[in-house]
Formats: sequence, structure tokens, C-alpha cells
Amino acid sequence: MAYISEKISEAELVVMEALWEQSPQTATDVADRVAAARDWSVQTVKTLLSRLMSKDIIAADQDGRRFLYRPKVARDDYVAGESGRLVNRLFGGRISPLVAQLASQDQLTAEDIAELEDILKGLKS
Amino acid sequence: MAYISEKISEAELVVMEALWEQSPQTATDVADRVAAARDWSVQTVKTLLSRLMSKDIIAADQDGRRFLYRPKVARDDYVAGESGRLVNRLFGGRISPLVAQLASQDQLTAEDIAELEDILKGLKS
DNA sequence: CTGCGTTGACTACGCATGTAATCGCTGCGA
DNA sequence: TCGCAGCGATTACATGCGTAGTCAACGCAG
Repeated sequence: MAYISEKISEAELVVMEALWEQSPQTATDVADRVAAARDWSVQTVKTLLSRLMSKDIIAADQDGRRFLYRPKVARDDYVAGESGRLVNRLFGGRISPLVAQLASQDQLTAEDIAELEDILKGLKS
Repeated sequence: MAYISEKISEAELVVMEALWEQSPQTATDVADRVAAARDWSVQTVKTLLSRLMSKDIIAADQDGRRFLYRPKVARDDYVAGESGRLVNRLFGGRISPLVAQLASQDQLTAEDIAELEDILKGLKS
């Protein structure tokens, strides 16, 4: 299940978000979608796509004379990996200090708190 | 209070951990402490120290002919920044999906759950 | 007083990243 | 049929990072 072998860089991640949002897409489609977030040239996006290809994080199927790109890695898997990595790096693998941290910074809304309670309730059963 | 202006790289973070653990320390002290985690030469550690200096993340006080290094940024502040950044990048600023994510990966121990409940209880009052 | 070890400073160098221009191919419109 | 628009591939280049060697200064042992 979905190894994230190579590292996804910041810029590459923007491209991935576009692909996760919708796939498959042609390079130009991706570029258009990415343009909303970042003012990059089409070339830049294509380079990032080809780097993601060599890292084996996305795949492409030929469609006539162009390619349709699609993620090989699910967003959830990536996100899980990154979250786990952060929690390990900064909190010794424990998640409650993270929540405590965010709480002490007033980064938790009332809605967050309610949702967290729901999650916990679900976990205990 | 406590801006993290520049980015701390992976290798630099290892040095920071050593400094947060104990400070102030001389370059050699830091190198020794770091040796536990990474097999680096003293030179490497010194380079990282000097990069952290130029990034204004640590400071040094002269002590005879050597320097005593100390963090200028508290670990908590750094950790808060990174956590916030991750939550923003991957979860649109909402933290409950992060917890849900980790929960679904079975990364939450019973102890974590209990602690989270305590935190939430504290927040509601 | 002289040599040696320790210390910070400077230099190095290959790889990743961010950003993009250019090239060669090919199918479509005139 | 012929040129152009669009495609992927190749190449480029500045910056940052990981890792380390070397240098110049200085203080202590003999």
C-alpha cells in the first residue's frame, strides 16, 4: 500500500494538489489549475511533472500525442506520511503534545474542539 | 515574539536539538552531543553552527578564545511554527482532520486518547 | 621563545530545487 | 502541401543544502 519512496518538494506538492483535485489531466490542464495558486509558466509545470514522473510519484498514459497524468500516490497516504514524520520529528511520536501546542497558540476553534471530541468518542467504542 | 524568519534545514535541526537540550555549549560540546544521533565530523557541525548564526537563529557569546552558542529561538516557538505550517499546508488549517488521519493509521495509543480528552476538558472551561 | 593543538573562518563540491528557455516532432488548418 | 501551434524532452542556471577539508590565529606546554 502506497509507499512514498522519494521526497515531494514544495513546488512539486502544488502540482500534486492539482492532480489530486482532478485526474487524469493533460500537462496544460494541470498548468491552468496550478495557475490559480502560483504564477508559473507552463514550462515550469511541465518540468515539475517530469520530475514527479522520475520519482515515480505520478504516472502518465498516452492519449494520442499527449499524455494524461495521474497520481500514483493517494493524497491520504502522502498526508499520513508527512503527519507521522512531523509528529516523530518534533514530538517524539506523541500526538497529544501537538494538540496541546496548537491549543496553547489559540489555533483551535470551537468547531475543532467539538470535532475532536467526536473523534475521540468514536475511538473509545 | 520569536519570529522564525529563516528556514531551519533538516541537518540544522539536529544541531538545534542539541542546543535546546542544553545551552550554552561550545562547538565541540555540540558536536559530541550530535554524534549520538549522526556520525558527523566536528567540521560539519561547525559549519551548521555558522549557518545557524547567519540565519540569526542562534547566538554566540565569546568565552576566552572560543564561543558559547545558545538558541535565540525557543523550541516551543519553532515547533508551533512548523505544526501550524503543516496543518495549513495539508489540512487547510483544520486540525481535527490531522487527528482523524493519525487515528485511522492506528497511531493513537489509549494514553494519547486519554491525554487528548484532558486537553479538551481544559479548553472548554 | 617555540612548536603544537584547538578554534573559528573560509572554501569546496556534488546534488536537489525553483524557475524557465529552447528544440525537435507532429498533426491540423489554410 | 506547408507552416504553425502545441506537445514532451532536453538543457540551463542560480540558490540552498549536506558534508567536509584546509587555513590562520592564538594560547599553553616545554
